[in-house]
Amino acid sequence: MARWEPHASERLAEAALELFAENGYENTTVVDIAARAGLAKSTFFRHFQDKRGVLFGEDVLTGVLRAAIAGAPEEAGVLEAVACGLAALGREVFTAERRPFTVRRRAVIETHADLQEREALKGVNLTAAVGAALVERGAEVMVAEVAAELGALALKRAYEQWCDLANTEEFADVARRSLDGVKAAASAV
Amino acid sequence: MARWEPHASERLAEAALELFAENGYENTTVVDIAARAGLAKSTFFRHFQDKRGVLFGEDVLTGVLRAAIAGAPEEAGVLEAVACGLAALGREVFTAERRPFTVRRRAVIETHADLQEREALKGVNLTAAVGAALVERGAEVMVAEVAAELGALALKRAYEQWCDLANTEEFADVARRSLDGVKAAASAV
DNA sequence: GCAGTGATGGGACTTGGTCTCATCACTGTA
DNA sequence: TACAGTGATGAGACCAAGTCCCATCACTGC
Repeated sequence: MARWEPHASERLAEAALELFAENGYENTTVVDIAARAGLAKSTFFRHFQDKRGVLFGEDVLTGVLRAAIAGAPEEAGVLEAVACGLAALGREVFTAERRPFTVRRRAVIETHADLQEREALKGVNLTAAVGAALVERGAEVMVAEVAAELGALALKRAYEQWCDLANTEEFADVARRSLDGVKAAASAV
Repeated sequence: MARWEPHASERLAEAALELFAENGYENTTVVDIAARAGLAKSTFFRHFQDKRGVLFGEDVLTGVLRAAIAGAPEEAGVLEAVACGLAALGREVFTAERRPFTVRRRAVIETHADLQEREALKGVNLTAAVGAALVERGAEVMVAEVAAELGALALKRAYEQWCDLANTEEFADVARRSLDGVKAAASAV
């Protein structure tokens, strides 16, 4: 095996994504993944916490959202601050370059409950972080939590649309439209 | 071992809850749980899908919520229908009788990410079911999803308050107040 | 040329989870 | 009373996930 080739984590993630798509998540062992990446099982667990972790690398979403919300104009309301966060995600995470990877990753996650569980917890934690960031901007706790929840819904819908095969729009545009829709629905409730 | 004693599932769940509280989730093996319940490992997995499943028996929440929302008065708005659902939970699930068990269960879940993941996915699915139930009542999809999200937030907060040691109120009252608070915050967003 | 550093390989080990087969208690029937 | 059928259980083999330890390798600086 070729030791010391760089980007072990990326190779493992790519191998995992391929094998999950080819044979399914359940029928793919960690040894399989490591082998395709030219590495050993023990090395896999040095790079990722567990088998699922290979699809959930560093949590970059939270940091981007927190920073963008903290940096939103002072006069912006809570939902406007959330909109800044979503726009930042479009610039730094959900870029056209990363779209193919994101689409493949999402397709795999939809095939297995274990992966959906982790995704769900990530979503819950992300929403909590957004709420906390809004509170730090001076919003009332309850208002912040509601805004965070509405933002999470908008993000979820935007993410799904953006991953849709037919989609050609940039994430920021999809997200802006999604958030406006959620806002309108919220005032109709 | 005493075979054929009844209520195997309940005995396993009780044993698990005790052991998780005594030694922690990680330090408790399925064999330990089965042994305390006077059963074998293979029997454990006949009653529960996996180790985590012992804390997440039958999903009764979804059914109760769906039924209550479907049975809400026709003239009730979406949030009022959600309120009917929360009240039903107070009557059929979060009863005074079950409170001790629920409190202990919640305390254990908070100690381990694996359990939180499952809880998070259950929450996501529950929210989706509420949204679908509201759509079936005739609500617009977007409005239904927003109402479901707000209801989920209210439920989460009510659940936490109700589980609080100092609490003596009935769940329905806590939930009603929680939902009103969420509603007020939503109109302030 | 040599020691230090850090990533890797390899294998032993525990536990979660699946599967199969034998065993036991209870039931209905003759 | 005897006996076959049914369903839950016990026991154990087996595989994969995940942990741990130690030897090994490539690279760096001296």
